[in-house]
Amino acid sequence: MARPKTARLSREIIGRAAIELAESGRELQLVPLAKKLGVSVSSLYHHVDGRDGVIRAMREVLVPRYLADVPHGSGWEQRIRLEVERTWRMYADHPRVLQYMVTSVIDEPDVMRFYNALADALAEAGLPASELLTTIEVIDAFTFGAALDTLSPDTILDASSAGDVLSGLLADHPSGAERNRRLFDRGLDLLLAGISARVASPTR
Amino acid sequence: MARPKTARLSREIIGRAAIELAESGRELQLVPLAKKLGVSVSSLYHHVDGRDGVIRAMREVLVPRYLADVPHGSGWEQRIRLEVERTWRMYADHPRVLQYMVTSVIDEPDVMRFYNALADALAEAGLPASELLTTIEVIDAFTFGAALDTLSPDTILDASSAGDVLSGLLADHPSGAERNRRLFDRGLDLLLAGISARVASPTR
DNA sequence: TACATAACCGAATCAGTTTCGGTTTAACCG
DNA sequence: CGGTTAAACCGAAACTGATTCGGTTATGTA
Repeated sequence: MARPKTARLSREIIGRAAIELAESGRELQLVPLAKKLGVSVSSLYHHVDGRDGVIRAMREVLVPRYLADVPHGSGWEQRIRLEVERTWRMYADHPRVLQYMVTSVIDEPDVMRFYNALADALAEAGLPASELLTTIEVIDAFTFGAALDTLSPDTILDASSAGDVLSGLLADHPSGAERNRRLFDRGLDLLLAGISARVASPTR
Repeated sequence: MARPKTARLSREIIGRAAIELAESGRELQLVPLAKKLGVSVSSLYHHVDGRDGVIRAMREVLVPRYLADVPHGSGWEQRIRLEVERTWRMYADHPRVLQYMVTSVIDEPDVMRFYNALADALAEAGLPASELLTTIEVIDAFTFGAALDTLSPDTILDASSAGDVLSGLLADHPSGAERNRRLFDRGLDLLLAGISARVASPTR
C-alpha cells in the first residue's frame, strides 16, 4: 500500500506508541514499534529521524503532559517542591523513557524553564546570587538521580552482606515505587533544610 | 596464530583497554577493542561474556582502584564526605564508563560496602534508625546524579532563554569539570546541613 | 487536469555482535 | 616420555537491528 487516504503517522503518534512500548519493558526497537503502528519500518523515517528521533518524539509527548502549567503564588519552598515534583514524576512515571534520555537527548528549552523557575524561588528565598546556579544544578542532579533510582532493581540490597547497623533495617524497608517515593521526598526535604540553614546563616 | 606461549588476554587486560578506549569518547565497540589488543574479536569471548561482559570487566578494574581502603577515625561527617567523594570521583573520572553502567550492571557487594559505611556514620551522627536507609539512598542518588552531570554538555545553559534572575549569572558560571566539582561539593554540603538540622531537632 | 510531493512500501545495505568449527600448543596425567 | 585434554586463539558465517534506496500511489494544489 502507498499513501493512504488519511495519514497514519506523525511525530506525536510515533512518540506515544514508543512510550507505551518502552513502558512494557523491552528495548526500544523500530521493528516492534512499526508493527504496533501497523506500518513498515522505513515509513517511520518520514516523520522522525531514525531511532534517536523516536526518543526525541517520546520526550516531546511527555514534556507537555507533565510540565504544562506553571504554578504561581505560595512561598518559595512550596514552589520548588511543586516544580521538582513534576520533573521527578515525569521521569518516575516513565522510567524506561528516562533511561534512553540519559545518554541521548536533552531539550534545552525545558531545562531553562525549570532552571528559571527554581532561580526565581531561590532568589526569593534570599539565597545570594553567587550561589543560585550551583544550587539549582544540585537540585537538578538530585532529581535526576532519584528518578534513575526507579530503574534499579530492589534486589540490590542484600541482607547477607549487610553490616551490623543495616541488617535489622532491610527487612521492613519498602520496595518499588514506595521506596523511590520516600527517597525522593526525604532528599528534597534535606536539600531544602540545607538551603534554609544556609539562607539563615550564610557561612563560609 | 593459535595459543601463544603466554596468554595475551584476561578479564583485567580487557577491562583496562576498554576503559582507555571509552575514555577517548567513542562508543564501546568490540572491533576497535580487539584491534587495540592485537587480537581477534572472537577471542574476547573466551574471557568475557560479550559486550556486557566487557562493561562488567571495566567496573571490576575501576572499583578496586577507587574504593580500596576504608578510612577510619575522624567524625561522621568527615567519613561520609570521604566515602561519597570516592564513589563520585570514580564516576567523574570515568564518565563514559558510568554511562554504560547506568543501563546495565550493578555490582552488589560494592553497593553494600558503600551503604554500610554510610550507615555507620549516620548512626553515629544520631540519626534515628528508621531514617537511616532512606537517607543513605538519598546520598547515593545525589552522588549518581551529580556524576551523571559530567556527561551533559556545557551548552545546555543558553543565555537567550534565561530569565531575569539567571541571565546575569550565566556569564561567569564555571564550566566543565570545575562546574561539576562545585555542584558536587555544594550538594553534599546542603545534604549534610540538612542531616545535621534533622539530627538536632527531629521534626515530624 | 496535470503534477508535485507527502505517505507509504519492500528489498538491499550496513554496522555490530555473537556463534561455530576449526588449529595450535601448554599443561597435565599415566 | 607419550598421549590426551583443554585453554587460547583464529576466520568466516550467522544473526540482529538500523538505515538507505528506489520505487508506487493518492492527495491537494495550480
